[in-house]
Amino acid sequence: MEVFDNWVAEFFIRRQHNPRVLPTKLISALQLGDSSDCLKLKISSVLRDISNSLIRGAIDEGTLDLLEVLEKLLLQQHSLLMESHKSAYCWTAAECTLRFMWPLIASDGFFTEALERIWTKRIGVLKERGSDLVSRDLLKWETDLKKALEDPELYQRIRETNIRYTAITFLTQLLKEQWALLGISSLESVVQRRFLKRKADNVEDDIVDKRGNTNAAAECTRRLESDTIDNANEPRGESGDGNGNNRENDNDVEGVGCLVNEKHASEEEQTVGAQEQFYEPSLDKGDKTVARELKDYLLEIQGQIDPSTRQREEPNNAIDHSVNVTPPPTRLNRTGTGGQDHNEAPQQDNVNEKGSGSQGTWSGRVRPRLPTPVPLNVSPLKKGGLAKSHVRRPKKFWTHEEVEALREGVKEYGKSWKDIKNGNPAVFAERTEVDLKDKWRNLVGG
DNA sequence: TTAGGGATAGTG
DNA sequence: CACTATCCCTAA
Repeated sequence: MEVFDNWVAEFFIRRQHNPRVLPTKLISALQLGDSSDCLKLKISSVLRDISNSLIRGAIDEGTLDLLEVLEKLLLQQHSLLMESHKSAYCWTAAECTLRFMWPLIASDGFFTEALERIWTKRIGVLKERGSDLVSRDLLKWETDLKKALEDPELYQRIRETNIRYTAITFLTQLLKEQWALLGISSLESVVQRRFLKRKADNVEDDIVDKRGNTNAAAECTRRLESDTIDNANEPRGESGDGNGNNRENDNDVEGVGCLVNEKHASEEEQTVGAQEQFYEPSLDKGDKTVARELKDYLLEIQGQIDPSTRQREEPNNAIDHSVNVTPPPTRLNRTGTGGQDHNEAPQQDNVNEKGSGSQGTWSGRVRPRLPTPVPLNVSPLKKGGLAKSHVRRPKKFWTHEEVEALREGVKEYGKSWKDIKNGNPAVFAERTEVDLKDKWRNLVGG
C-alpha cells in the first residue's frame, strides 16, 4: 500500500472525517499488511470504532470484540496491556451481562444465556490463550455473577448498580490513553512542517493560488506526496507530544497537537456568527492555519476519491468539525434549496438524527457549517471537562452492605480507597474512592 | 491518590 | 442556627 494512501486513511480515521465509512471496514478494504505502520492504522481504526460506539451509546458485545481485537493488535506491537484496557473490558463485560438482568429474578433464561455466552465461552477463550484481559476484577465479577444466579439478594444488588457508567469511564480513559500513545498522525506532522516552512518563507500566496483551482486535488496530492516522501520513514511522535484525542486537558497543546483535539478546535471555528463565548483561548493562530489548510487539502482529496460523499446529506454531530472555515467569498449554497440531492444512498449507518437542520449540500470545497457536537456525556459522576458540571450527583445514602464492605475493606487494605473499591467493584460500583474516604471519615467521627 | 476543607441539602 | 450525611474541589 502506498505510503500516501496509508497516511490519508490514517488521517481520516483519526479525524473521523467520514463517519459513514466504518473504520474497520475501510481498513479491511485497504488490505493492509503487517508492517508497523499498518498496525498503527489498524489500532486507530479499532479505537475509532470504539469511540463511535461510545458516541452512539452502544456498549455491547461488539465493544468486547473490539477490545479483544485491540488487545491482539497491541500484542503484535509488543505493547503492554494498560490497566484501563483491562478495566474497560471487565466492566463492559459486566455491563453486557447486566442488561439481561432486567427480570426481577434470575430464573429467566436470558441471564443464564448471557453468563454462558459471555463469561463461560468468550472469557473462557481468553483464559485459554492466557490473555492479560483476564484481570482480577474480571474474575471477581465472574464469581459474583455466577453466584448471583443462586443468590437472589446478590442478583438484586448487582442488578441495581450503575455499571454502565463505570464501563463508559474506563472506555473513555482507554481511548484517551491509546490516542495519546499513537501521537500525532503522519499527515498532520507533514502539514505542520509544510506550514512552518512556508511561514518561514513568507509565501502566503500559495494558499490563495489553490482556491478555485479545479484540479486542486490532484495538485495537492502531488504536492503532499512530493513533500512527504522524504519523511516517509520518520517515526510518528510516539508519545512525544501525546495530545491524542485528549478531550479535556490540552491547554498546553503545542504544534499541531491541537489538530488532534476535536472539541476545542471545533468550538473555535464553530462559533462563527453564533455565540462566541466558548472558550479555548490557547489555540494559536498558526495552528489554526495549519489545521485549516490540512482540512482543505483533505476535503478536496476526498472529493476526488469519493465523489458520492460530496453530495450526500451532511451527517450530524458524529462528525468532527475541528476546523470549520468561515464561508469564503464564493457562494455557499446552504440556502434551503439544496440543489443536488440525488443519489440519496440509504446508508444512514447509525448516526443519530437530531441534526436535521444541518444539511446543506456542498460542492467543491465549500463546506456547510455543522452543528456543534454533543460532548460525550459521561454522567455527572465525572467532572465534566466541558460543560462545567455544576450538577451534583444525587445524594445517595450508604446501604448497610456498603458500610460493611467498607469496614471489611479497611481491615484488609487499610486506607487504600482505590484498592478497597477494586476489591469489591460490585458493591462500590456507584461510589468513588473519595466517597469511600468521606464515608470512612464520618464513620470514625473525624 | 489521598487528605482535608468546604459546599449543599435535610432535619430539628 | 447547629448538626449530619454526602458530594465536590484541590493541594501535595
